Amino acid sequence: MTDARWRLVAHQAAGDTVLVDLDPAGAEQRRHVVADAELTRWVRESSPGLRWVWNDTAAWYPALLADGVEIERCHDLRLSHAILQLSTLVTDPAELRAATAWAAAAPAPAGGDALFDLVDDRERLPDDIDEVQAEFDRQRRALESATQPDRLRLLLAAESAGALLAAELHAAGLPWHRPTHEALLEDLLGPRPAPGTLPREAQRLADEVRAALGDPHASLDSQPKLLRALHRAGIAAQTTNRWELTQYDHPAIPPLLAYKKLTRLLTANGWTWLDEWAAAGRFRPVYVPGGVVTGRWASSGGGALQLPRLLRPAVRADPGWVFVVADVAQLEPRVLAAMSRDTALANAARGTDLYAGIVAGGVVTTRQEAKIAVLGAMYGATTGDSGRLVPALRRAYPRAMGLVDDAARAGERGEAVTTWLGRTSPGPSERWRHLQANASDPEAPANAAEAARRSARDRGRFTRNFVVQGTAAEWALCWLAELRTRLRTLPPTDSTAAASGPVFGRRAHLAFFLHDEIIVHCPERDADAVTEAVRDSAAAAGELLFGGFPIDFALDLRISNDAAKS
DNA sequence: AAGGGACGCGCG
DNA sequence: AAAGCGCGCGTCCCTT
Repeated sequence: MTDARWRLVAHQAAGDTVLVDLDPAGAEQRRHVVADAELTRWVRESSPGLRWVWNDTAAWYPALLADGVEIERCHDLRLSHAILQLSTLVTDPAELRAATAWAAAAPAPAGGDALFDLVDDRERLPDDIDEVQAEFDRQRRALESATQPDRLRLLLAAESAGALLAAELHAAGLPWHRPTHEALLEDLLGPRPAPGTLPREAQRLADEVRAALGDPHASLDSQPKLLRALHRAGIAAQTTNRWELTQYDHPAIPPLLAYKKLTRLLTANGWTWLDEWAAAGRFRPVYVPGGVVTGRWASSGGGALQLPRLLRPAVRADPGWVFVVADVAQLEPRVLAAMSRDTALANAARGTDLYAGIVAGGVVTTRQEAKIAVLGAMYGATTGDSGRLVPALRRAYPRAMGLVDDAARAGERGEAVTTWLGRTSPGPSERWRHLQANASDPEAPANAAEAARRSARDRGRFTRNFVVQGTAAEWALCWLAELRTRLRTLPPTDSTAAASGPVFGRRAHLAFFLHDEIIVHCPERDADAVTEAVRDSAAAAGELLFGGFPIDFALDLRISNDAAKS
């Protein structure tokens, strides 16, 4: 064993892996060259607290999980590079920005069996020990000179923990009850149709629409053709979106809306999806940590971020296991209250319903108004009900509103904005700068000034939302990282969830994450301990980010055999 | 034939 | 029941 703080790991030619141990001061202690196949044993035998440093978690970790070992902590150089080279908290980012090999776009995440097919296709990050060590040194120097090093260190640790968790979520999967999903499809659509044909109920509705339009050949699936068919029937719609169609009183409209709903279910989450994504009793979406500019996770394949509420009943715990399902009520306005130190908004957020708190403060009269106003404030609404209500919020919560208004103005000027922990927005595009420059050019066309103003306002709404959405994502990452650590302390059980694999089949594990919601799959006997861990982790995340500032992060928590929403 | 853009709709 | 952020995906349609 060793007292190393960090262990850098990289590939070397001829099937060997190089490990370099660094002491807490960053000095090299020792170096090992081991066969690739031996890495699992080195992971298993490493001391607690060691932080593994590698180029890309998505490239290393799935194979280790498949081998039955977990990593406790890591430092993901790719994700950290992306944060540091943009962050306004880094005083001198020049050498990081010059290391362009580390600026590779997010690789296609490798999931289990697809790992080896994908590796060849990906843009390869440096994976040579000297390059890995050089980049780690650059990142350490950037942190040491940063204006808020503690915040950035927390962000990088949370981002890296998220990268571990993303691989673990894929490996564990979300328990999926195929019979429930199939029964739901058959209820709504009829029996699974032969390939190339519509399910019974979709066909019935299509016939009904065509009869009502008096147009036996009307196309319902092509937007331009459908629009023309509607016009021929005297329906003067400009688009075919759901909201606009409901405005028209015509017998073709109700069956058309029902048809659209059913074909959506069929194409997005029908039998084909079930075969492809939830075949073996688990839904295994591919999570992409840091995939959204704000720091939210993205997903690739399976539509992880779009799991329709309708299908929630198919999320079913294994026998002897249950779910602990938790989501944060109004995460973004709570985060805004804390980062702006707005005690009035924090008071409204005390307890479980921030919107009720705003009503109780006499700012608006109904909960619905409060919700519309808050969303409008964070998204930059200027018209409609939402736009009308925002000024009341501006009077009641000047600090919170001042923060988002400042962010919007900075964005309109083309400046960058930064989240609480130091993630900075990307700069404006070349096209955007060109539009702004054009506006003051006397030779420019007459509409140039208007185009420039519009794009400036568009960017202002982006930066306004960036600081809030991005800081909320940071809170969520800290919540996840804290919870992941706590769950690891629960002892294994005899009750197995075999489809969750060698690592997670015998222990409580995270099974799903979506921005502000988590699902933990755990043995029944652990449900109370997990619930407590979820609560404690949320409190810890609030403390980590906002110290002593009095802000509640209210959780909606339930223990259930399925994940249906109330 | 492949690929990009627009649209619509699911999620937060 | 809306117009305002961030996504992914399936379909259609047009370009290369």
